[in-house]
Amino acid sequence: MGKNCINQEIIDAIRRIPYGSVSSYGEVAALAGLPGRARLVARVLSKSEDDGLPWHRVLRSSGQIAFPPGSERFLEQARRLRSEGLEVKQGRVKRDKKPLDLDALLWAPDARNRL
DNA sequence: GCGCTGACGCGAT
DNA sequence: CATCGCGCCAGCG
Repeated sequence: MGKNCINQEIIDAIRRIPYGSVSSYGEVAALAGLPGRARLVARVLSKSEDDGLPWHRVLRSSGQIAFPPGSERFLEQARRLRSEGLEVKQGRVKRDKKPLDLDALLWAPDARNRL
């Protein structure tokens, strides 16, 4: 039973990543109460079905997409990220440089903290 | 049980 | 920036 609980915690953490923002495997693990277990997050993600799960918002701590460049999944992830207004260059998500506007305030990951 | 394999991460070199 | 080593860990021969 415990295993499924943990998987659910991870899935929930991923669901909480706001539209237009990204997180990392390690960060998701920490948010799920599993510090140091980024690999587990990767595992869980690889098996989960994508029924509305924003899996594309999870990147490596470097900001790189974790799939082999050019692969089918890599392209799909880049496509989804861009559809959320993020800039993806060389397989890496660049931080949004847009000046603060209502949109940013409403959707930015750390809007509260940046004010 | 043992070694290998990942959608990983981080500090050191 | 590129590599290495080590930590982490659930499967699958």
